[in-house]
Amino acid sequence: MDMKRRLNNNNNDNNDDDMELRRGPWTVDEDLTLINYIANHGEGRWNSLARSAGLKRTGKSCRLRWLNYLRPDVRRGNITLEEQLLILELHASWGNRWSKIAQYLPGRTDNEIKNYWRTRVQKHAKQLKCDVNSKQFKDTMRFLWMPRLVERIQAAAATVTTAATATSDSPTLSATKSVTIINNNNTTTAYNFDNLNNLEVHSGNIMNMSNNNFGYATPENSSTGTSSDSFVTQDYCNNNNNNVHVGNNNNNNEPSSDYYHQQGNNNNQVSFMDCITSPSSMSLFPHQEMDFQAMELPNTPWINNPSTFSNFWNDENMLLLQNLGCGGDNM
DNA sequence: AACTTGTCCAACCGCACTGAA
DNA sequence: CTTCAGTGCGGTTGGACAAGT
Repeated sequence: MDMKRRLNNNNNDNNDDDMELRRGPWTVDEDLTLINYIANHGEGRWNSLARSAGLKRTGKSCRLRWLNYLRPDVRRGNITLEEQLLILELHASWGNRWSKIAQYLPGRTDNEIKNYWRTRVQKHAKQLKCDVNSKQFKDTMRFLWMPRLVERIQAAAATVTTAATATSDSPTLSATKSVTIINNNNTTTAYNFDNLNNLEVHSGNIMNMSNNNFGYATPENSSTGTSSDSFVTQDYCNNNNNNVHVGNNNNNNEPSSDYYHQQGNNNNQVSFMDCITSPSSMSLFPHQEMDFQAMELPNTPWINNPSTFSNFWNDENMLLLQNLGCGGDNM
């Protein structure tokens, strides 16, 4: 590959002027070297790690390679509908804070989410002649895009149910899985998956956080948050209720590291986010896993398929867009 | 078949922040 | 207080590949 050979202007990375640093794509040998070294010595101290491991790479490059690609818990493959929905919601709250958004999509890297946003979302904004940060486009996402995502999730869930029923080894899910989004206007939007994997959407007051909810709060409406990045700090991770929280339970306003661990072990219930994001939990629901992947196949195209995505912007939607002030020349 | 255009995403850069010396 | 190495983050680039002409 004829990768560019840019001069390294970053002082922090010129840790060895005499050693020619490699750039560009990583080789299999380099990957193995890095993996083995981290397996034996752990990660961190990336510059010294790179030297000690004998890698002719900057520490920064090693860190990036590890975090974005080699880490065992990196989840690869298409962004699922649920993840798309979550990305849209979280981006509405935080904007381009990719690393923060990525914290709530286990296995996904900030780079991956960023790429998704740039290649999918911004593209559609461009098609609509909207600025991606404009109120018009945000309204479009909220009133058109996200509801349609929910519809598709619901439709796919129905497919799951049908398919599962048709087989003898249908899953015996009993856990109600839900995501509760706390909006900026002190309301909540709950996406509930019932026992039959039907999805219901409820709007309500911020205080109506119920059991089995997967909740997070935006800084503006978090009663206990202490900074602009704060989350609901009450512990939704009470296993007795199978709650899952993406908010933290500390004062650092960072999510709990165990937020996607299996909840409610006493009855084998698994959180919704486990179902959709945790590779380890995928195996518990093989049917769901299969169908979440199938959502991204051409038979259910939407965002991933530009040719059919255009169908989404039908006359009705375009009329609504115009009413919202988007889709025309009003940038 | 050849060329062009579009999409995806790994990898890079610059900057900001943090903590140790 | 200042300096600096280490780290993390967001923005950008460009190669590989697919789709279209």
